[in-house]
This record gives sequence, C-alpha cells and structure tokens, in this order.
Amino acid sequence: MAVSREQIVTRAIEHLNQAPAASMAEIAQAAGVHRATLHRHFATREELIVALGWRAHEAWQRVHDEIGLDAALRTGERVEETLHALLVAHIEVAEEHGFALTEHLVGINPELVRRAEELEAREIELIEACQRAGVLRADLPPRWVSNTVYGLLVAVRESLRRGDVARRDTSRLLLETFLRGTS
Amino acid sequence: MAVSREQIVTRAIEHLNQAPAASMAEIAQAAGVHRATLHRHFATREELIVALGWRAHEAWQRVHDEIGLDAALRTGERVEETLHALLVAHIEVAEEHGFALTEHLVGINPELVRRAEELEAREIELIEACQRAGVLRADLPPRWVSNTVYGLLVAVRESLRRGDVARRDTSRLLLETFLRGTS
DNA sequence: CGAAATTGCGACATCCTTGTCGCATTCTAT
DNA sequence: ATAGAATGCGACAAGGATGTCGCAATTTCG
Repeated sequence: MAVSREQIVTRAIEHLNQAPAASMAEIAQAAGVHRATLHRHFATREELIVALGWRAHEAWQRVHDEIGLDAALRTGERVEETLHALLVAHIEVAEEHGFALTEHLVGINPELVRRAEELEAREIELIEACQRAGVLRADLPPRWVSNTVYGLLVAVRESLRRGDVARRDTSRLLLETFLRGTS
Repeated sequence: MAVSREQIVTRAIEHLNQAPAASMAEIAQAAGVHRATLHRHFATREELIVALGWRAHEAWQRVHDEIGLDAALRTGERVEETLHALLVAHIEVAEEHGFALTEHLVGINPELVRRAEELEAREIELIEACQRAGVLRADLPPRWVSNTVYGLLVAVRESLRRGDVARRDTSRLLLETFLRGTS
C-alpha cells in the first residue's frame, strides 16, 4: 500500500531519533519510499524538518489539552495535579519527539519558534501558579524551573538509551527528583 | 606569532560551541590558520574532534584532581563537600566543553568512550558514598542521579544561552535544585 | 647569516548530499 | 475498463566538504 505523507513524517521522526544526521536518502529508505517521492512530498530537507517540528508541536499541544492546562490556568485550581500530569505526559512526548530536543534546524523557522514560545509560556504560567499556590518553591526563577524540566527530560532520555533505568520507573524518578531533589 | 596546536584545539572548541556543525574551513578561519595548516595538524576531521574530546576529558580529570575526589573515595570522608565542589566545578567545564555534551562524534572513539566511562564511574562511586553517608537519598539509582547531573548541566547551559539566569546564580540554582528539588 | 621547518595560498580530485527530470509502471477512482 | 494521479527508477547537475599537493614566503633556530 502507498505510504501516506503522515506516515512518512512518523517514520522520519523514528529514524531521526536514532540517526539525527541522517540524509534524505536514508530517511526515504527508512520511510519505505523512493528518494524522489520523498522530495515530491517535501521539496527541501528544511521543509521536511519543519513538518516534523509541527508534528511534535501538535503532540505538545495535545498534551496541554488532555491535562486541562487551560482550565487550571483560568481557575487556578488543581494546579498541582496538572503539573504532575504535565511532567508525566512530557516523558511520552519527549521519547517520541526527542529529536526536537536537540535538533537545531527546527529553530530556523520563525513560526515554529513562536509556537514553541507560546507553548512554553503556558507552562511557565503553570509554574508561576504553582509557586503562588505553595506547590513549588517561590525562590527559583520560573524559567529556570522550566529549563530544569527540559534538562530532566534529557536525563530520562539518556537513562533509557543507556539502559540505566526501566521505562516504568521514569515517571516516579522524574517526579521525585524534580520535586524533592536527590538529598 | 604562530598558532600552536594547543591553541588550535582551544579555538576550535570555542567555535564549535557556537556552531556545532562548522566545517573544517570555518574552524580553520576561527583558529586563525589556513585550512591546509589545520589539516597538517589533524589529518582528518575525526582526528580533530577526537583531540577536542581528549582536551575535554583532561579538564574533567583535572576537576576530579582539584576537588580531591580520590581522597574522598578512599577515606569516605568529606563526601558532601566533595559532591558540592564537583557540581560547581562541572558548571565551568560544561560551559567550556559543552559541545561534548551533545557531540556524538566523540562517541566514535573507543578509547575516549572508555575514558569517559572511567571518569563517570568515579562520580557514581561518589554518589554511592553520599547515599551511604545519608547525604543523598538511597532510593534513587546512582546512575539516574548521575544522569540527573548531566541533565541539569544541560539546563544550566540552556538557561545561560537564552539569558534566563545570571551566570553568578547558576551554582546556587544547580545545587538547590539538584539537592532539594523545586517544591 | 643560513638551513630547516612551518605556514599561506591556490589548485585539484573526490565524495556526498541535495534537488530536479523524464519515463515507465502501478495504483486508484469513476 | 480506462483516464488521471502517484510512485519507482535511474540519471543528471550543482554545490559543499574533505583531503592532498606543490610552491613560494616566512619563521625559527643553530
């Protein structure tokens, strides 16, 4: 059967997760499609990368939807549960779209950058709400806390890659470490 | 005056920190040396990258020396101070040799990988010693804790790059977050 | 001062990647 | 069944990066 455009994106993401510097030829092969066909869907490499970026951002947005981030920000209620749900959900997304954690090519597209900033801003709002509610300590800059989440996701990714921890332990380790630290 | 081999390595590191995908031509220019001369010092790109890797590992080893990691491991004393010193020192090294945090090319050289594992093993020993001494909680896998440090260094790097935190605050933020978490 | 080593410089070949095209084949939908 | 669209395939050109070389100029060192 034919390989849809969406499938190509999916498989490209999978492959780029393992070989971040893969060429268009490699990606095409991994997607089960001829190189020319890949170019018919995405005229240039950058176009493909940007498409992957959008896919990742859609998943990110879906996370925000599913955990009810908007409602929490509006009402100021259930911020703690929302924060926990956000962290756990991030693990899944980061595992699948982790390439975006490193891929600097995504940072080229202005719209994508703006979208990322919007999404990040919402999470920072949540962090601030948690600080006001006493769920998170207020003496740490919100943006630092946000970057901490990012860094710990990198740690999760690395731990899984090296086989240091079991997948089912990652939620607990991330939450515990993020919230209570290591001492 | 002539540019020594060591200077080339230093400047190459500086430049690759800002442009991780720089070509040999770019690196040569940044080092103030003709491209042919760069190739006379390092026949191939991989050879250069490996040299940068060794440089980074030397700095890493020096950190272990300066904080007296060996003595702490042997005697089991002052493990807490040693841990703190290690974290703070890592910030400096990570800032200078941060490219190695991402650079996958370093992972090609077997000797370099082995050296990194040795150095990492010593830090894990320290973590375990801290757990035995009650300085670190014992319910987290030592390797996870080690990866946490790595992840938080990524967070520091990112925070500085984006201007989210002041340089002089990084030590405090890293220590606080690592030890006591965010809640 | 003079020989040896090092560097700058430009040229060259090679390889890899990217992007495009024409054509034959296959699939799809009417 | 058949027309139109999508795909596979191979070839091509262009561009960039890598690595090498010879030669002239410069530096270094005895």
